[in-house]
This record gives sequence, C-alpha cells and structure tokens, in this order.
Amino acid sequence: MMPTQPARVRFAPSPTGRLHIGGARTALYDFLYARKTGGQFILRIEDTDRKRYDPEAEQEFYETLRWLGLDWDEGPDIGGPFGPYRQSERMEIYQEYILRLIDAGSAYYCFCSAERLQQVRELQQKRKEPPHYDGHCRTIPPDEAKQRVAAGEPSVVRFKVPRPGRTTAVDLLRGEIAVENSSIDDYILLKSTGMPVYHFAAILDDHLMGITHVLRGSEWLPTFPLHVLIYEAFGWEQPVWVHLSVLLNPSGKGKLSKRHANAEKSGSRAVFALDLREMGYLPEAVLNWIGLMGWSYDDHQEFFPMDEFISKFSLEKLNPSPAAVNFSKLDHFNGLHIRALSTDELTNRLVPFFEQAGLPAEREMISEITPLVQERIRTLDEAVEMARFFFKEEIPVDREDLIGKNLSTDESAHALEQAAAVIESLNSLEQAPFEQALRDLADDLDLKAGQLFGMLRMAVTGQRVSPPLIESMTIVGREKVLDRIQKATTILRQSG
RNA sequence: GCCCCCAUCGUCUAGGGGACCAGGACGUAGGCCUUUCAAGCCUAAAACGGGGGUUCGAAUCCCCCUGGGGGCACCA
Repeated sequence: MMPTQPARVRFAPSPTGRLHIGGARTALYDFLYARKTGGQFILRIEDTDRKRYDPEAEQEFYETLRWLGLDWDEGPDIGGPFGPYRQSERMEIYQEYILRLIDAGSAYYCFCSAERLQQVRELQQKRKEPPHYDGHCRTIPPDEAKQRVAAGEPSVVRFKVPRPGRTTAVDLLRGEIAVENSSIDDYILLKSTGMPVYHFAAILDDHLMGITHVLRGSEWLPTFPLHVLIYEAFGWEQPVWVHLSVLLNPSGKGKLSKRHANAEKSGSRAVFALDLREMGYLPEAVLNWIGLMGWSYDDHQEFFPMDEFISKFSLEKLNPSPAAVNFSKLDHFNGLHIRALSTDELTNRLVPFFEQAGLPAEREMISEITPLVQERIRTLDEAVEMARFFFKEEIPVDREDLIGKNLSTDESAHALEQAAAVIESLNSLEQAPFEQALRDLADDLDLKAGQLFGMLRMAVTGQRVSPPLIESMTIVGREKVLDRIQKATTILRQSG
C-alpha cells in the first residue's frame, strides 16, 4: 500500500491532570500515523489555563509516553524547528495574530464584565434560550475600542462569527457537518489576562507548526465549525480533521473521565495510563488494548506488535462510535504479550516486581523461574505471588492442607516420607528421571500421581496453586525440599 | 432547554445493496489435555433498537422515532 505524504501530527495535552487511557489512545494514533507516513509526531503542551495548571502533569506526560514507547520528534523538552512547544511560551505569537484578526474585522474587543455576562446567561436560561454572548460589544467602532483598551480598560477579544451564514466543517470519519452560524457563539479568543483560549491557541499553533492531521477527542465536535471559521478568517488551509470517539466507562454509561478515576481504581482498574505499569501490565499490551477501542484492521487480527501496528494502521478504519472500555480484554492482551516475550526479556520485566515485593531476587534466580510462570501469568505481579515460596525460608502450612486427597493422615505422612526417601536416593534432580521416580513411587503406593503431587506441592511450596512441581522442586533444591517435606511429615505425625 | 455526534452478540468489532440462516475477539458455559493453576485446542449460547421508504433484493442507502454519548466557561 502506498503511504500518503509525510504527516505532521501532534499530541497536545493540557497539564491539568494525569494522562488517562483516552489520552494515551489519542497519542498512540498520532504516533502511528506519523510513523506510518514517515512524518513527525509532535508533543505540545497546552498550558494556557493557569488556574488548573498542575506542575507535575507535564513530567508525567513524558514518563507515560516514554513508558509506552511513543517517542516524539519535537516537543518542549527536546525542541524542534517550530518551537516553543509550550503554549505559555508563545504569548507574543498569540498577541501578534489576534491583532491581525481584529484588524481584519474578524475579532473584536469586548468590555463586558463577568457580572453582566452572568446576568445575560441567567436571563437566557429563564427564557429557555441556549446560553450565548448577546453581542453587546460587537458593534463598538474599532477605533473607540482601541482607545478604551489603550486607556487600560479590562477587555477580552471575541471572535466575530459571520452572521448570517452557515458553516460546513469536514471530519474525515463523519463527512460534512453543517451548522447555522447563529448557533455558534462569539467565543472569547483572548482572555483579559492576555492568555489565549484553546479555540485560538490550538488553531494557531496547529497552523504555525505545520500540522497536517488533527486527531482529537469528539468533545471538540460542537466547536468544530468555530475552528473552521477561524481558519477561514486567516485564509489558511485546513488540516485533515479526525474526531476520535470517546471512551466510555465499562458499564457503557458516561464517558471515562478523571472524575471516575478513584472509583475505577478501587475496582483494581485504572484509568490513568501510568497506574497500569505498577499493576503489571506491559506497555505493548496496553497499546494493543487501547488501540483496538475505536480502530480495527480486519475481521481476524487483534494481536498487534508495534511494527505491525504501524504498517497496518489507517485513519479510515477509525470508528466514530463511542466505545466502553473492557478491562478483562486488557488482561487477555497482557497474557498474549507476556507469552510473546523472550524469556530473557520477560525476566527483565519481572525483576522490578520482585524487588518491589522486597524479595531477595537475583536476576539469575528469576531467570530460572521465568519459564515456569510465562505460560500462566496475566500480569507481571502475579509472578511474584506464584513464585513467592522460592524465596521463603519457612513455609507455613496447615495440617489439613497437607492431607492428600482421599487419604488419611497416616497415609499422607507415609507417602511424604517415601517421597523424601526417593528424592534422597536420586543422583540428581534432573527433570525426567525425577518425575519418573515420583510416578513410580505413586504406583508403588497405589496412589494417583495427582494425589502424591498435590501433597508434595503443599509441603514444598505451601501453595495450592504453583508452577509445575518437578521444575519447582529442582529450583528450590534438594536440601530445602527434603527439609520442607520433613517438616510437613512432622506436622502430620503430631497429635494425630 | 438548545446544538452536534453515534447506533451489529453483555463488551470491542468485521460488514460499505445480493458472497450473511451475519464473521472474529474478550467474557460466559461445556469438553479435551493435564501433577495444581494456567496456557493450548474443540464446542455452545449470544446481535443487525423500532417504524416507514428506495430497490427484484437492505445489517448495508434515505427519513422519522427511540436509545446512547458529547457540548453549550475569560477549562481544555
């Protein structure tokens, strides 16, 4: 398939909070399209809202994006030919362009106080009208307005929506969206502080930074025509607009948002991308998961390593309808990606989790454990639970748990003693002969292999569920195995 | 209230007039395998929201209704 022209695509989060999976998904699509077309993936920080500004957010954006492997080509931290990439550092640019708009008659100063605006809104609400600016300052002669501004009167700048009129905006996924201009408000472009508002800053920066494709959330659909009007006022060519579907809560009720963050997390689910890391999810699995909410390739492939994601991604296959997130599918993808890792690489990913758990985990030890758990874990932290017994000196076990299935206490103790004898007699705990010896023992004792293995599992690991027994015992080592079996029989022989 | 968007199994989706008694995936149920748990394999239940058109023919095109979502700030 012939790729299109190199695209310049931007991810432009606002540092008002942590990056959630919806944002991560947008970043993924941005990244994929830029890489697919051989273009650039640009990171821009939209920090024009100083009231909601969170100083830690920007750093977390970096950390999240880096963890996910979505590397950007231009951004606040690495610069680039179209900087600065932080909107708060682009004030002069906004000043210059707002003047152009005013001079062209496409924007005007507004001196209405917050109180008056509030009154207007209340009145409109009483009359059941949609709240909007009433155009009070729209007709002030430009010269007079400039004088008042020069005299120091507080003001904002509003966009002068052409009236009457009708505006058609084109979204790649939805086609033409036409609205009456009467339904578009004279939005504020520049606040009284001189700070631009999203509607102005984003549009300006997208153009100035040469953005060719704008991928953003569908919450921008209502103001989409306004944005088109601003492009037209400047006489600029528009980018390709793509409004992404929103992510809904697992219930499908309401959009997944920061408001639900705590509730979601308490259910051991996270809406913040970085939390997924601590929960034992692989970045490639997270990407695979979020990528498939709102995008699909065909009717059978769902597993996408990054290289295939890039080669097979296309904007046209994006789905405009909202999608409810499904966390169990994340588990599924995580399992798939864990199994796709080389054991060496899995070991790398596992090490931090063992360290985190405070276990004396040496890489060499973990690399022995890795193949035993690779097939059976869905999240990395599960490996720790499953393998905990490898690191413990003492294995606390209840007496009842040690009794074999359908066996008496006495029979159980006897079987364990016999097993210990067999293990002691072996030259080495080499896999195949070791297993055979135990199976032979089970036969001799007239037990099913499962009965014997079950008791040994409990005695040696202290767990009902564990990695394969033979391999586990080999790793634990003969001495410790015998010691644990010995302790188990002692418990069984006690106060029978 | 007004404006905008969306609509296939519980969920994510394939489908772009006949190839669909609608395919895949997660989950669920059952089975096989099996030293536990998984993994793997097999099977099953499960959907085109409703009503009108257009057409020889509609999940696919149009309209209405309904439902869901989003937005209506000197927030993004």
